[in-house]
Amino acid sequence: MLHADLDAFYASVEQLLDPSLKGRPTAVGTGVVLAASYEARSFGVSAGMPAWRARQLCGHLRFVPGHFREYQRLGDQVVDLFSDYTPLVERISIDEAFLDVAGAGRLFGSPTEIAAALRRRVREEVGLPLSVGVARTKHLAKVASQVAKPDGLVVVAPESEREFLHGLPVSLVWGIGPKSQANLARVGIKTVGELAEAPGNVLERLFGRAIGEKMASLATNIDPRQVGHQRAASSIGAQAALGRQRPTGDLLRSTLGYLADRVASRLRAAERAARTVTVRVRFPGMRAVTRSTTLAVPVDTTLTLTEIATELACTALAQNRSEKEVTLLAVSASRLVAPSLQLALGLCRPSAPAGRDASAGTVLAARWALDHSVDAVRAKFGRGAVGYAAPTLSSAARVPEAFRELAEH
DNA sequence: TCTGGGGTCCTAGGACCC
DNA sequence: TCTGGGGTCCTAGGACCC
Repeated sequence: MLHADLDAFYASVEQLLDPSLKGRPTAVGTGVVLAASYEARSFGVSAGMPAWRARQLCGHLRFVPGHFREYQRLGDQVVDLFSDYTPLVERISIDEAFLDVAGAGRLFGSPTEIAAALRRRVREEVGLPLSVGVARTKHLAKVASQVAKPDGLVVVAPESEREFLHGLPVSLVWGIGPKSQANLARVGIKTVGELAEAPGNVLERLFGRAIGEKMASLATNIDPRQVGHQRAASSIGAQAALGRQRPTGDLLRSTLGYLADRVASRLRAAERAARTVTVRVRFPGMRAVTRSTTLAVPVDTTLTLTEIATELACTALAQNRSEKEVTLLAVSASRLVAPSLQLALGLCRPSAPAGRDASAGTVLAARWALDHSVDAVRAKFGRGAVGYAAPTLSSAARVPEAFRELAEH
């Protein structure tokens, strides 16, 4: 099993596109660091950091806004190259993938030889540094590639798995983030070896049953996962950071309209409709609340989704009146099912011949027709041709569309 | 002067049903 | 009148990943 991971991907691409950045501390992003080159990391700059903080740490940091379409193109090019060696490629994100090369030995050599070939070809043909981990299982291969970074190759032989894992920090285990790391440190567990020796009931008490069991199995290296293919998404969402703003009617209308439009058009493109709609509102200080509702009639219509999202947001705000400003709004659609206009119309008019329900059905049919016209125009002339044009939204559109599209898996 | 955008999975508690 | 156990669905929150 191989895990291949492009190093500091966005930043490496920028250094490739603009050679004057090569060897220099480089960060991609505008208000926040989306990716930092290894030169920048040596100053303590890391992804997720506010830009002002990054500049504080590294005065001569070069900040670039990002070439998001190039990331997609080059990421695809690299993954295409992987499939020269095996059809069993599981892409996890734009810049990393698992490769099952168990059956490729006859043609291309041992896993270690294939890993070396991948690194050489990605460097020569694409121009990017690639780290690769080689091991018996997915989890171990992933840990190995993290250890290999930057621009390295780490092979874990089956007989030295325990030894390899033993001294590593628990944060390298997949699923152990900052909070879990802190919780484990509190009971004296810092390394994977210590985690493996911890009694099951301790982990269960700290993290609950499922996660406790998973941690134990990863630490003791029982990892049955195979390389699979992509599953269909189980939710579709969109969010917009707003800085600090008072939640006026105008702000809610424009932002939720824009977000609902993004979500609903993606639902329609995927031929899905959502039974559950969730809205998230974040306040200064990062505290966030969510409100959700599950519908009898699945929704994929922009205006209907906008109305539902607005109601949910108003509920959340009404229940948090002490908060005077919001910093983020998000709309998410889940419990996805096949869309059915017939079902929707049928449920809208059970028996009433001329009452409210019948007119609700008419409204729905009109909205359905409107959405499909909008989708058709956009398919022909592009997203900005009609509808909620991002540029008219001062706050929601601070992020380029291309970045949003890149983040959609 | 408190950090982007897009996701997954887990847990707890309540409602409801048998 | 109060009691038991189990299952499903839903809401809200949180941790984590790229």
